[in-house]
Formats: sequence, structure tokens, C-alpha cells
Amino acid sequence: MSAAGDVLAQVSDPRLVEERRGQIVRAAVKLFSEEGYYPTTIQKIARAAGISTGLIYQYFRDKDDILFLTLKMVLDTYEHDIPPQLEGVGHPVERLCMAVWTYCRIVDGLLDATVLAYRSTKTLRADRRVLVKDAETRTNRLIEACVDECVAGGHMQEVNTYLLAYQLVAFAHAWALKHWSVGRRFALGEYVAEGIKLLVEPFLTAKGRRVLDAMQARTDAFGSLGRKARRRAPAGGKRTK
Amino acid sequence: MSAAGDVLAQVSDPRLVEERRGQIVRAAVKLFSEEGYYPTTIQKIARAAGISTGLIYQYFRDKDDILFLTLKMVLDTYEHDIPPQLEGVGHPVERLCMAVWTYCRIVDGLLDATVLAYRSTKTLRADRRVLVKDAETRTNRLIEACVDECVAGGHMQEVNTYLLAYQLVAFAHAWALKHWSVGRRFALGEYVAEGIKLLVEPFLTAKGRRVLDAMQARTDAFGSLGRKARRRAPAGGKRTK
Amino acid sequence: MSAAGDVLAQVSDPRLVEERRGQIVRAAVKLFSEEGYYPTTIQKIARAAGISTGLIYQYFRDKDDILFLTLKMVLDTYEHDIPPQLEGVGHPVERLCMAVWTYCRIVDGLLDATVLAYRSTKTLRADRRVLVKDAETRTNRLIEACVDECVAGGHMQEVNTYLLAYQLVAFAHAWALKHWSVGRRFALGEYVAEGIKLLVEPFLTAKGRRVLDAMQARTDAFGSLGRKARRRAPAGGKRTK
Amino acid sequence: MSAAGDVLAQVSDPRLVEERRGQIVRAAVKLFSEEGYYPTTIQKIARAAGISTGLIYQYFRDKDDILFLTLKMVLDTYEHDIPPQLEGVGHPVERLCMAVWTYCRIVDGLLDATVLAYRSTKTLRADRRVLVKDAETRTNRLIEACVDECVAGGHMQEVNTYLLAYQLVAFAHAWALKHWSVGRRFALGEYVAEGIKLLVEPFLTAKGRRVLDAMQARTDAFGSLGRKARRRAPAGGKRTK
DNA sequence: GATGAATGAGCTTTCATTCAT
DNA sequence: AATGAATGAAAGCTCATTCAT
Repeated sequence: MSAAGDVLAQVSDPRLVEERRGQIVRAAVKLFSEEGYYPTTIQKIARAAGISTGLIYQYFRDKDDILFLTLKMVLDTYEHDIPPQLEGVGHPVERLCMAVWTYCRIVDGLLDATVLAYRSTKTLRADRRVLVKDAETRTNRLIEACVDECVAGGHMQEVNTYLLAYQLVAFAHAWALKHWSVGRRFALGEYVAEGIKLLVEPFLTAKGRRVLDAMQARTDAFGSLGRKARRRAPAGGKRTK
Repeated sequence: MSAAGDVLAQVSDPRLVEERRGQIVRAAVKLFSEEGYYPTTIQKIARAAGISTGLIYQYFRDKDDILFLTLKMVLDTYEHDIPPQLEGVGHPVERLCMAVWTYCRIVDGLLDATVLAYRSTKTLRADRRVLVKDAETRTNRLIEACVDECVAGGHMQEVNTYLLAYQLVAFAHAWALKHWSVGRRFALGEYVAEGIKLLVEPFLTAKGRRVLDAMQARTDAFGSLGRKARRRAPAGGKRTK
Repeated sequence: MSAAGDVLAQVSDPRLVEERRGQIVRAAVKLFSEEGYYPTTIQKIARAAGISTGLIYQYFRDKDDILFLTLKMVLDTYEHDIPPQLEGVGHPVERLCMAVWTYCRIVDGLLDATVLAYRSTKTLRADRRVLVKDAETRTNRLIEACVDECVAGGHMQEVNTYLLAYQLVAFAHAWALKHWSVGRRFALGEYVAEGIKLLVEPFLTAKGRRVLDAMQARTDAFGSLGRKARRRAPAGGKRTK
Repeated sequence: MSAAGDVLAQVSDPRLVEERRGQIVRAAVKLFSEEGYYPTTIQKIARAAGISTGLIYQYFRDKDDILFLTLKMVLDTYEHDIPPQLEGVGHPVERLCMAVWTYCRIVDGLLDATVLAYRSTKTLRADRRVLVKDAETRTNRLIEACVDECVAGGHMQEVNTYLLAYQLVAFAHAWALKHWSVGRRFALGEYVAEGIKLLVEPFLTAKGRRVLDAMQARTDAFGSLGRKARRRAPAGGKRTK
């Protein structure tokens, strides 16, 4: 737990460490996302974070360290922000849809950072890379678990849940990776609705399908959101922030 | 037509230009794929290509130029290697399956290079980036066209062909991007077979499904290949060469 | 008297100044000796001294200041530790031998620090350097005086006392400077005994020689010490502490 | 022979390597000697050598490499310049005197560089340090061999030849190390003459002494040189060059 | 008096690019 | 057409020194 993944700080006050690292990582996410890892200099990060160059090295051992925490932050967001949204959602099919919807929303909020994760994971030192992949695997399992529940409850046919989960994740990621194309054609809500139609609906049993229909009737689920989203993001610019 | 995408050479003999560029790009694909764009130095490329540093600048204006041609080579492979495989394949469903299968095989042959495309497209100068995305779009259209044919022929239900094509492409890419996980669980043939089950079969009409069944019975299509592939790649670790 | 050599402190209480400086210089001697002046950071000194970085600047104006006091401490040890050992020793020849013996013992206790003095004197600011050299000169004079006494008393032939003193000092220093070679071959006592044979005995008059013989017979002077020392330092690797 | 001590160059032409390294080392000897290793920047060395910063790294792996070759150059000068001077000198006593005299002359020509060797050997990486010490040992053996010959020929009493050789070396080095004091009092020739009186003469047998007397009568050996030298170096400035 | 977080100048080193040969 | 030595700007990182608390 303390081995490869730890980023040691030279400053003792934990509150300060927390705060400064936040400052730095926020600046780094933005810059790495916009320009990439290598073109982003420590100087630029420092300036963007409003601190001096030297100070960065009180909180990170080297540039790789910054990238690691930056990617970890993104991956952790995926991992930690989905479960709370599922709380209280009882039905497996609803849970799955909510998971997909939440995942896509998170990606939408971390558009550039998601692209960054794809671009820069390989840049990390090998031991770090493993940790990032582990985090990704855990997030996949979250989705996979939802699919499993559906199958177990007889709401979904027997499918390769591992691959279907992967495909759902790929779908969410594509919102960021291919945003230049996909984002021009769909609002987020529409995108998610189409995704459900493509990657969830076909595998539902009659029983499961009824749940989905009911759910959609009840909430007009993603349509409304979609229309809202469309108004706010027709062009598709940077939105990491 | 000659504007952004052209890579000017200072050498006049076109045959030589062709040859030298091939040498250089082959070396670059390998190195960029393995270590990434920035850590790969021009000197390393020259050494790997068996020529001198200076000579590279007779055939490329700068390092970005090399990356551009390198990515273009990868994208062009996608674009150009699929159609010949479809030639003579008459039935839309068969064509679609063959397209997916071919795409995955190409990706399998360019594992690292595919990852490179994801990592480094954003590194390109903006005008170049557009050209790469265009090439990607054209490849997508290839798949989309197959899907369209299926729908038009009544072999497939009405679906969002654009998105389905995207999902199929994402599926092929995932073989490279998530090879560390997927490659450990499936042989290539199995992977493709599962993909068809997940992203093609569910949308087929009864008519279409019969074609697929017949096809699979006839060729034992991917199963055999899968078994063959399995023997050769149990661990996972194919390298672009 | 207060010009170049003074190291100003910002703290008023003299007792405290004394104590803190002692703390700091002790840490500095150790670190400078082990790693050299430049590789030793102020932070390391502070940590080794058990105080904060900032506090050092309350007692020293800058890093050069610390080096100065550090070297001064070493040089002062030479200068101040010899005379007490000569007290009560009446005969010039005995005094000379005792001086050499004491000098070597001091060097043995400050092995690394002696090397430090050779390495780092030139690093000092010019005005400081002079002071260090003055201290060295005074120590030399101590030895020279002993030689002079011997000559004056007719125990030693007319020699260039200045040079002989220098050579005796060089002999003592060599115990530290060439310890990697000399320390492997001799115990300290043997080394000193050989030094006397080489640099004192040859110049003694018959009269002086008799004194030396008597002295050696009486005390088995350095032989015993030599044997003792040999047991404790067969390998060579005494560290300043 | 090729292990730790080798300094790899990235340039292939050996003549060029030789020349450039000479340029660089000459500049480095001068600068390291004057200001010390750490305060001398690569930029300064490059400027002094009349080349660009980057070029230095084509001929040296890092700064430590430069220091190593610099010190090696000094040590090699000691080792290689003495033997030729002994050629044709037949008598052991004459050979010994000539060796001492030559050593001192070499030191005189490398005043600052000799000081540098004392200051900076410890700065070298451990494996390199050993090589430098080996070179020093070999030079010592040169002197020791001369002493041995004298003893073997019955020209010198039985003495600890190892230690006597060390003292003679220390004597030569002192001309550089304590030049601020010694150089003010003696011309080089006088210094050497006094050294012979102090460290050679006393140990000669009657037979050996006669040779020395004859030699001094014949050549007025160092006196004349001493006077010459005195005129040229009364103050004692930097003379490395 | 004491702390230690913060600063920023300055260092070593790399590498895309040029150009004399 | 080809070489590869040479350039120098720019990067990551360190550390003496300061100063708010």
C-alpha cells in the first residue's frame, strides 16, 4: 500500500500537502490535457498553480510523480463517483443504466483529462503504470457487476459480461476520445440513450425490457437531459477545468 | 491538395524519396511505438534506419513531419487493407463480418502502432491532426457502409449505423489499447467471434441471422483461427515490428 | 581584530551562540568531511544538527561562514592541543618527539577533517583563507620552535628548521591524506616511530641521540602504543566523528 | 583495462577525439584549478575551450568524466615525465636526485593542477578515485625504486624506503600545496637542494655522499637553476597553463 | 528565538536542427 | 546525396537564502 504508488512529500503538514498538491495537480491536469505531458514544463505548471518552480519539488519527487497523481485523480474520479449514484437504485437494469449514464457524465466533465489518460499512461514508469491499470480494472468491475446482476436476476440473457462491460466503458470513453466527431452529432443525453439502445437493450430479456420501458416512460430519462446538454455544448471545446 | 498534408523532400529522385522515407518511417513506427514520440530522438531513428542524422532532414522538414507520415502509414493501412478482403464477398452480412475480422487482424499486426495513434495524434500540428482524423473517418465509413448494406438488405434492424460502426471500430481498437487485459483472456479469433456476438448478431433480422449461422457452419469461421491464435499468443505481448 | 575573521550572529545571548554554533559546526565537520563542501546542503546540516534550516542563518551569515568556522575548529585543535602535551616535558628532544607524536594523534582523531582542510581551504573567501593559513603557520611555528630548541641546545645539527618543521607537519598530515595507503601498512605508533627515525634522528648530534635513546629505552615510547594501535586499526578506515 | 576508467566518446574519428578532449581538458585544468570543481560550470569550460556546451557531451559523459580525465592527465604527467629524465643517468644517487629534481619541476609546471588533485580526487566517483590513486602509487614506486637502488648499491643506509619515498613525494607536492609560504622563501632550485639535504643526504653512506659531493661540484647542480628560477618566480602566482 | 515553507537563480544535460565537407 | 560534428535553446531539478508565523 505504501510501495510504488506513494508520492512522498517533503513537507510535513498534511493539510498543506493536500492543498498544495491539489493546486498543482489541477494546474497539471489542465496543461497536460491541453498540450500533452512533454510540452508542459514545470515552470508552466508552477505559474498556472501560482507558486514557484522549486515548491513543486517539495510535493513531488519529479515530473513523473505529477503525471501519476494527475492520472490517479482522473481514474479515482471514475471509481469513486459512480457508486454513490447507484445508491438507492434498486433494480439491476436501472442500476446498469444509471452506471452507464453516470460514467458518461463523468467523462463529459473530464473530457480532456480522459484523453490525457489514454495518451500518457504509457509515459509513466512501469510500476506506476500498473497501478493506473489496476484502477481502470476496478472501474470496469463496477460496470461488470451491474451487468452480472442483470443476468443473475434474469433481466438479461447470458452474455460475455466481461466484454460487454468493456464495450460499455469504451462507449463512455469514446465520448471524450472521439468528441470531435461524436460530440458534433449528439448531445450527451442522446448519446447515452443511443448507447443503451445499442449495448444494453438488445441483451435484455422480455422481463428486463419491461423494466427499461417503464423506467424510460417514467423519467423520459435521458432525452430531456440530452436536449439540455445539446444547448450547452454544440461545438465541443475544452472542458476539463 | 498540396497544402497541409504534404511532406516536402529536398531530394528530387522520386524512387529514392519513396525508399528512404520507407526506411525512416519503418524505424520511426517501431521507436515511436515502443518509447513514445518525445523520448525518441532523431538520432535514434537515424541509427535504427541505418542512415545519418542529417539525411533525415533531406526527406522530412522536421520531427513532426516524421510523426505525421508515421501515423498516416498506420491509418492508411487500416483504410487500404480492408477493401481487398471484401472483394468477392457478396453477402452484406458476410462482408460486415469480414470487415470486422480484417480490422481486428490489422490491429493485431500493428498493436503498438495503434496505441501510438491514440497517444500521439494530438501531438501533431493542428492542420495535420485534421488529416489524420479524416483518414480515421474514412475507415469508419467503410465499416458504416457494411452496416448500411445489411440494413438496406433487410438483414439488420434499423440501428444507428454511425454509432454501431463506431462501436465496432472501438472494439477493434480495444484489442490493442486494452491488450494487457483482453489479450490475456482471448485469442484473436475468439475475440472477434465474441465481438460479432455482441455487436452484430443482436441486430440481425431472422433473415440475417440465418446467413450468419450458415457462414459460421460453413467456415467454422473464427473458431479455428481462434484456436490457432491461442496457441501462439497465450501470454500477450505482441509487438509491432 | 573584528574585521574579516568574525562570524556575526544575530542572536545576543553569548552562551546560546556558543552552544548553537558548536552544534552546527559539529554536524558540518562530519558532513563536509564525508561528502565535501558543495554536496553538503544547509538542510542536511540543519537536520544533522537537530535544528531548523532557518536557525542556521541566525548564527552564520552564509555557507562560507560555516566552512570557515569548521576549518578554524580543525586548525585550532592542532594549535591548542599540542602545547598542553609539552608541558612538563623538559628536554628539547623529548619535546620535539612529543610534539610530533601529539600532532599525529590529533590528525588520527580528525582524519576526515584534515582531508577536508586540504580540500576546502581554497573554497573560502580570500580574506578568510588568509586566516586559516595564519593558523596553519602558527602551528608550524610550534614545531619549528621545538626544532630550534634542539639546535640551540646542541642536540641537533644546523638544519633548515623551517623546512624540517614543514616536513614534519607534512608527515603528520600524510597520515590522513594518504591513509588509504599508509594506514594499511602501519599502526599509528609505528608510523610515528618511523617518522622520528626519518625526520628527527638523522639530524641529532651525538648528544641529542643519546637523549633519544634514553627516552626510547625508558618508555618503549611508541612501540607499545604502536602495538596497541595496530590491534585496533588493522584495516584502515578511521572516521572523523 | 576498459572497465571503469574509460571515458566514452560519441564521436568516431580518433584524431578528432584526441584533439577535442585536449582542448576541453586544458580549459578544465585551468578553470578547475583556479575556481575549483563545483564553481566551474560546463558553460565556462566550453567558452574557455572555444566550443559549444553541447559539444562537450559528445566527448565526455558528464562533468565527473571531465574531472577524471583532468586528474588523470596530471597524474600521468608525473608518471611519464620522470623516467625519460633518468635515462642515461647511471649512478643510483644521481638517479634519485634527478628524480626528485624532476618531480619538483613537474609540480612547478603544474602548480594549480597539483593542488587540484589534492582538492578534487575525493569528488570523483569511487571507481575512478581508485584509478587515480593507483596512478599515484605507481609514481611513488618510481621514487621508491630509486631509493631502493641506492640502498642496494650500498650508497644509502637501510631505511624504510616506502616511507622515505612518500616523504620525497610529499616534499615535491608541498612546493605546490604550500607555495604561498614556501614559494616566498625559496627559488625552486634552492628548494630542491634543501630537500636533498634534508631527505637524501642524511641517509647516504660515506660512499654515497662522495657521489653526491662530486655531482654537486660538477654541475653546481641546483644552485644555478635556483638562481635562475628565483628571478622568474619571486612572488608565486598561478602557473598551471 | 525558532520554524520550515517558499523562492528563483543557476546548474547540468539533452536534442532538434544546421552545415561544412 | 550523404555524413556526422557542431550548435545552443530549453528543460528538469537543486539549494542557498528569506520571511511570515
